[in-house]
Amino acid sequence: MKKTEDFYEKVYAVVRQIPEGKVTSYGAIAKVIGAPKSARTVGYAMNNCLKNNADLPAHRVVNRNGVLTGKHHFGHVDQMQKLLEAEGHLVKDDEIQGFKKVFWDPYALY
DNA sequence: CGGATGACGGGTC
DNA sequence: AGACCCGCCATCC
Repeated sequence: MKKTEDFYEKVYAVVRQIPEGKVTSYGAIAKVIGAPKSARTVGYAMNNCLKNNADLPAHRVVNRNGVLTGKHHFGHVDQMQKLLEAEGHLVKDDEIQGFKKVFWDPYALY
């Protein structure tokens, strides 16, 4: 499935570009890689990256509300939040405070 | 092959 | 603001 691999590759490529201290959303990534309606699949790709042992700053990727929807996939439910706080973010109730301010639009690459 | 699932998003009420 | 529903797409059963 070259198509699928290409999809994952693009997702990983974008995630790797996320600057430290910034975050983005699954939907934004999906849009940039040419699959604006596949945000859900982006999340699936991220889940797949776990077993791929890909070294991605996945904690910088949240949903459109700035909520840490995927924190349960970081081993410990507080791991994602800790990583974000370590980068200067303020996470309250699984939600990144000032999400819009720290949001990084991957479209900036183009 | 049909239905269910999920780290989502947008729209509606 | 919050709950709800529907569409998307890869994968699993």
